[in-house]
Amino acid sequence: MSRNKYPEETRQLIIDVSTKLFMENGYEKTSLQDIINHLGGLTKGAIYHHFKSKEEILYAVVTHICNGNIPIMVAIRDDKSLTGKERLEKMFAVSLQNPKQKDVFAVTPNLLDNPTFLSYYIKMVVSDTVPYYIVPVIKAGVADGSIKTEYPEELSDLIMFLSDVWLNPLIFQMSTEQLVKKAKLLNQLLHPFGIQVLSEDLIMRLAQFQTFTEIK
Amino acid sequence: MSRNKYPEETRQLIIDVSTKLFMENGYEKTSLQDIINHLGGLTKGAIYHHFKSKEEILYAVVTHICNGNIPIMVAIRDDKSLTGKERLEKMFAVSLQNPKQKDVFAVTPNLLDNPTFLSYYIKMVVSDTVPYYIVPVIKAGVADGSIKTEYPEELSDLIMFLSDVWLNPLIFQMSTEQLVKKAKLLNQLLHPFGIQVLSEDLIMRLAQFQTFTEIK
DNA sequence: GGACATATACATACCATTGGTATGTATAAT
DNA sequence: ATTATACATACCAATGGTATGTATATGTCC
Repeated sequence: MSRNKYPEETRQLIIDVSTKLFMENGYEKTSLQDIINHLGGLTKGAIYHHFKSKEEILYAVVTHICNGNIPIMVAIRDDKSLTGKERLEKMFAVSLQNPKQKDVFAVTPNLLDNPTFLSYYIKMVVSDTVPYYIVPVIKAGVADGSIKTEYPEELSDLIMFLSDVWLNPLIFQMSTEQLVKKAKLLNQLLHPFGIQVLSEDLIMRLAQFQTFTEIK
Repeated sequence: MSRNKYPEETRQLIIDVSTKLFMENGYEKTSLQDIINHLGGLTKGAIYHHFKSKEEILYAVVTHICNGNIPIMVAIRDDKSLTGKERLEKMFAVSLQNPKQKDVFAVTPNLLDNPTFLSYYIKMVVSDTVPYYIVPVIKAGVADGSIKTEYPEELSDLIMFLSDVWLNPLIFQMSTEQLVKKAKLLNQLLHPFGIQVLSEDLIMRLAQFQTFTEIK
């Protein structure tokens, strides 16, 4: 293959192929050769032209995944017509409505068996999602009285961590009933702060996704 | 080196050396050669006689770490003179009093940069610590009325996860004040269930450990 | 707009290191 | 004396990474 007029396409191809392989087979168990084999003629030279290491590919992959929802999240975050509490709840509703989620759930094995990927994901959530999307909304909620806490930053951290990690069937496999129990417990926990991130409806939706991952 | 009369010593040496290297430099960044170099004359043959893979060494390492507290934990778990709530709180107190902790804190960098190690650790906590130590105590607490919840298993999971992962300065670096805030928030969260795993005293102690890890 | 120079987008060839294995050997146990 | 164990030694393919080569796109000057 000779050089591409639009190198961004090549870069994106590498990211897409790597995303699939990293998610399905794990980061460690995916070799550069595996990636090359799915690149349709491109070679290692192409990869190392666009990325300086295998880890940098992973960084790009996780970034790409997390950036998918950004425009919507920004819109919700800055929607002054809603209270902080309402914005937070809408964020959770939207991220669970994302139709792509379904495919992801179907092919991804336990992320605890994909530790490097999981670590990068958690780092991204902690350093990006929490400060840029959750904290502002929680603080808005505190200001408008819809959320009650003395520790808005820490509460943001906690909510994101519980919902995105602890309650994540991709990380901890569990039966549907266990997932529902966890979700209800989470609701109980957050009730004193005025927050209910997971409505009955959302719990049902989550349970549906989860069915793909369930161990029978 | 010729064969050892007490092969268990050799096995333990490999575990000890690997523990140090895995914790200080990370699992991925520690090569078998690194381990061999610290074995004082033993070679790869010794390693592969006692362990069938590098990952099995990690498994042994994490198991060894987690098994350190077992006798005490069993004693607390089965101490009928205490309520469930009291037993749970004592477990946390004891595990934070463990003097070894201090050394660990001093040399271990962020565990999120040691993802395979962290994953094994979390798996061990979820599959061992929670069902064998936390769940029985929480259930005892529900039975004796000292703890109130409809979801004892899920609450056990949650408590262990929050205190051992979310609040762990080895996993998430944070300032001392942030750690204190997180701990107080955790107390607020668990208050409706009748639980206070971290007393003011314990928070102070935790903060002390944390000083070693703190980013200045 | 055509010619030339440069920068870019790859391909190719090569490398040390890695985790792992097959086999050999000396010593402890029986 | 025989066997089983606890190692040592020698070897392997595959891995992530690099150095270098080459063709094409792009910018520039006239």
